[in-house]
Amino acid sequence: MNISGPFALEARNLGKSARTRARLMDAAVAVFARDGFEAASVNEIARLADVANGTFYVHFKDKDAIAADVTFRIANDFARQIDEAMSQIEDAAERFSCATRQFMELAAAQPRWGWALIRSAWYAPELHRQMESFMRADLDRGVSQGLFTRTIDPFIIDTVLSMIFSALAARLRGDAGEEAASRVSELVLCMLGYPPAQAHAVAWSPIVLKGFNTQILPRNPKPRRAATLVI
Amino acid sequence: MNISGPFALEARNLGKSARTRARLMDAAVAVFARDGFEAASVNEIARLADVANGTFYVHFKDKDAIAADVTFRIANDFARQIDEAMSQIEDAAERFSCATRQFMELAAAQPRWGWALIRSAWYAPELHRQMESFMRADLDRGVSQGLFTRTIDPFIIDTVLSMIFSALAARLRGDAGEEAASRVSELVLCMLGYPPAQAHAVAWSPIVLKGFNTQILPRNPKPRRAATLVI
DNA sequence: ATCAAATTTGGGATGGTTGTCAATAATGTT
DNA sequence: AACATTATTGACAACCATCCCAAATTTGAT
Repeated sequence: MNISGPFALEARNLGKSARTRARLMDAAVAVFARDGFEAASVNEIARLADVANGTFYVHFKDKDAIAADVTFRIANDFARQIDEAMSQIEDAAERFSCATRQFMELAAAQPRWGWALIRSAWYAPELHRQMESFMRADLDRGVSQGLFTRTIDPFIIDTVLSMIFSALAARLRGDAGEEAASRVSELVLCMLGYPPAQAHAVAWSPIVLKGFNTQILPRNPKPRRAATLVI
Repeated sequence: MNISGPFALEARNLGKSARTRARLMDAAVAVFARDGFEAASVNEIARLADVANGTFYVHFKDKDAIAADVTFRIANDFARQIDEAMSQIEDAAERFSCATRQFMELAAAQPRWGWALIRSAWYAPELHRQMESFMRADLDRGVSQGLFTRTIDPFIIDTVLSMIFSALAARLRGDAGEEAASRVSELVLCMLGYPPAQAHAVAWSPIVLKGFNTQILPRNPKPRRAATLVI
């Protein structure tokens, strides 16, 4: 087996260790996405990454460690790209709709990452909280802008998140197409007390969705060796 | 260990085999709810049921078989009790709200069953479809009664289901109290285009919630043996 | 009480998983 | 080319799950 994905791509100019680590992370994403977190096995991850099982333990303490690393980086990466796409938008309803649509576009472009997020959102409360606080900003803004009549609290945020994940799953399964993101945006906006006609307009207005971008982090031009200490 | 739950109660007058089977099913519910379906082990189920591990395989082919049996019976049982509680209600919005609230009440009374449903809804598409068709009836009725302006399709139904499950999970985790059911009902009704003021009224109107009832199926008065064929 | 059928038992073969470690290979420096 | 450092390997121990089956036990009819 031989899997290579965004992490490997991003690490292709780094040292051998970093490349192997990246291959393991791509493989982990694939396995989590395919089998779910609980059923995933370290052996299978190593097999997909084309390394001996012992190599896994050189790079990660155990399955939890690689899962934490992987989901943290995926979530951060998505958040960064979404923020970027929304930087000019002031209106909270537009921001929400844009974020949702951009999120689903990214996940659809990298279905494995999408599935991994969905599957691990259940087991990683941290990840859940991270996404909640990300969304909360725009929802609160909508209330202070007088757009949403409904009070925002953890229950609502949880509900909205579950709707978005459900739509994402439908999209990734192939049960829904590109329109899924607009549909769920519209539904959420209505639910929050935004006027239905405007909700429709905002959720379906054409926006520029940026495709998936793996050239993320500033790359070190040279692989690092252990520092040579000069006295 | 020694677990006994609704299945055992229901089977207490049946033959030994049926009682053992019922104990295994109660134990399976407990283990699925606690560890999740994937992580659950047959050994653990047998241990909780106080039977030797071999006994498990006398009653069920494997883990999937007991899971299918258990979730099917839970879902059926819930559906039956919900239908019963709603038999007099005509208004679709009220029916929906009542069903949702009754569902969550049942699950809250038997958290293990609730968790088992939540966990297996992910892995058992059959169960998912069963619940979808159950809900679809009232949603469609709402459209023909002119109460909901939004067209009902699989995407909407999926979304509504995910909202209900999310609220149920919050309730079972303890993050939300009894109000969770009314809140999610109200949100869904708004989302479907039901007027917000009425949605609030319907979702929060006091209704009679029936508690959990284990006296479900007509019980055979006597344990059955192999039929004695009289000619 | 006796017997045959039904039921349960628990040991064990098989296979898969985790995590470790000494040996081996690859890599960059001098 | 020789060397020190870094990275990878793969066999292995310890464990646990699944599933089978021959033996033991329980059950209800007679």
